[in-house]
Amino acid sequence: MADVARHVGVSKMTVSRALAPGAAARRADTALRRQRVLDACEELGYVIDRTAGAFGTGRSGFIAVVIPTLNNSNFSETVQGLTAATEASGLQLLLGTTEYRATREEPLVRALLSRRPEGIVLTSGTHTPRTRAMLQAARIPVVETWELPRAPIDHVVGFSNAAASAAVVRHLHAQGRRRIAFIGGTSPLDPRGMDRRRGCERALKALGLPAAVVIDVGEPPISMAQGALGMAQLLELDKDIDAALCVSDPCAFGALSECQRRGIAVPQRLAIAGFGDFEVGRGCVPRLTTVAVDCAGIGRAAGELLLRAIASARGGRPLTPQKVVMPFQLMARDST
Amino acid sequence: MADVARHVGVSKMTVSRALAPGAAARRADTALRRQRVLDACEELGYVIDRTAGAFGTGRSGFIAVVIPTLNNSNFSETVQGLTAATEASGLQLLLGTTEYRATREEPLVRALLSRRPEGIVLTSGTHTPRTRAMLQAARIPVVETWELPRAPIDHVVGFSNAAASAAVVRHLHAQGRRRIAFIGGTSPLDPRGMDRRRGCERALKALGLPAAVVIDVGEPPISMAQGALGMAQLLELDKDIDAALCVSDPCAFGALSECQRRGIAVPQRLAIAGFGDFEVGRGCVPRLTTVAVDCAGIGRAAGELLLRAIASARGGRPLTPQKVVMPFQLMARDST
DNA sequence: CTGTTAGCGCTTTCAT
DNA sequence: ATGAAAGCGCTAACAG
Repeated sequence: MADVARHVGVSKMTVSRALAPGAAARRADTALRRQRVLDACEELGYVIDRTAGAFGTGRSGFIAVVIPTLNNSNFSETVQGLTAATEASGLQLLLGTTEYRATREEPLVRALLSRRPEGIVLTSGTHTPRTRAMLQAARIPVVETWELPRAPIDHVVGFSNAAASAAVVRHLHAQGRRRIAFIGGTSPLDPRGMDRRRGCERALKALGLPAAVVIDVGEPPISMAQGALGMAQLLELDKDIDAALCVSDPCAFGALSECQRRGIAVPQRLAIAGFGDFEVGRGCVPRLTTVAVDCAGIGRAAGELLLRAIASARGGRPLTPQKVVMPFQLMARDST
Repeated sequence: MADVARHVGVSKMTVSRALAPGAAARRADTALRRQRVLDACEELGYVIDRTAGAFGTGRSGFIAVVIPTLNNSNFSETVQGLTAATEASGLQLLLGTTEYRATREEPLVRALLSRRPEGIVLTSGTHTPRTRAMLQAARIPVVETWELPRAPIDHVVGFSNAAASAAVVRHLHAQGRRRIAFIGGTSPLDPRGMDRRRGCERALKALGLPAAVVIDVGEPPISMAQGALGMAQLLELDKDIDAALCVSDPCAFGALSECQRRGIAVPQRLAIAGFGDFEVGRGCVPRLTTVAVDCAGIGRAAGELLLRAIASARGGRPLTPQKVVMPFQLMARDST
């Protein structure tokens, strides 16, 4: 920066100000000088060092984000929504994935916090006590998403996975289905999947239907192949099953494909429903009944909330914990 | 850190050393003291501030990564491979997406470089002159991936998209197909897609087949819906078409589904091939012929190469530019 | 509007 | 093995 300043014939501070966000729209001569500074930066190949700026001001300009995996369009869309909501603010996302392993969250959160993010977004409402303690000690706004935790750490932007899958069960019931199975994981590593299963079981009970056959296809992430295997198991186990609710659309698509390979008519003989409104479920034949979650909307809402919370925190008084309940929508389509 | 030091009764330096990576395996009394430091950190809720450490040492501990979009499992797997290769080193990924917009690359690279990453991975070999200049001025190792650029900036880990799609065309020819179409984007925003189309066209010419009907379905990212539309257009345009090569598996899956909706038998009447070996192509019925790219392997190779290059750069003499050509594999399956 | 000064919290270096 | 001191490059605060 000193080099650039010398090159233009001004002080470092003038360069710093010219490069600061919102440095446009000044008096004409100042604007001209600013352009000279920018030109000099380009000529000298100088890019401002935010590493130093962040350290000096105590404001890192980072928002930390924890998601289970990148390889799931529900979560990547949430990240896209977060990016969209925050990019104008100059804050950058610092992304980390747990790959659905509970033991990874704590070191990941520690690694993220070591970069002194100004806020953090979690895709979960389930954490170890140490993780909670770390997050609380960090004294930054926290947003938990994709669930509605009973005891939120701070803010929440989520929905009830159980209520959503219950809605699917009621839809299946309304379509005349009576023997309804659940295919998915039953692992605490995926609390959202667990919630969906519980919602299914409760709804069946409430409707006076027999308890679901639950097919546990293993650990998350649940693949299409696991969905196919799950369907194969289900057909062994119960010949009279007439509907299967799957933990996610990829799982449901795998199950559907297995039916196609076996010549089982969907939805005539067997109805299949998924969860999450993934692209594959909109494109396949028959199209999958599912629950549409506004993934990008969760990201945007979390981002906007976090920006407000960060601004409040900078102003000295933290934003009182907010709880944003996002809508979900049953998408009744051809597979049921 | 001073608080922790006081709490344990040692100096800041002792705390710093206890918290440094590779601080394990010391003499017993030291190890004990180290444990006391760690306990104090937990008790006080202290997490080390890498913001200051990075600034002080001039080593940010970041690797910057630029990908077109998160919402594509090919790229997210590459990121997973990168993570796997680099996580033991203590370097963290700083991820940015261009969303396939050429104008976004330059500000994104600038934003990433402002965090002083120690290396950068790009998912592209096509850049504006200013972007190239910035990258060169940053004097850090650069790895371009997913292509084989003619004039690499530094290192390359990629493969020939054209050669890969040519292999698919030869496969279709060997299966007796003669009128072969290409469905995909023809936008410079997706140089890999363009390369695939060119490879297809050249292979047809080399085989003495008629030029491909090229269906341009618009800007990337190419969705399943666009693939379906593309197939609809293709069937309007040329009733005698007997094969369609799609720019990616999602596009091919959309095309396949459109055929299913129209009662067009795949592969009997029309063969369909995709690209990228996405999960959907392995799971659908019929399974899609495609080109398997080792996405995670590209990420791992890029990560390992970058670690070597960073180590060399720290040692003072940069690693001479490497070019790693990754294999691809034709996966002949049911759709052809 | 521009310039000067001080200081952010670590780690490197050097001394003990 | 531990401690003391210096310094990384920027920006907040204040002065001109």
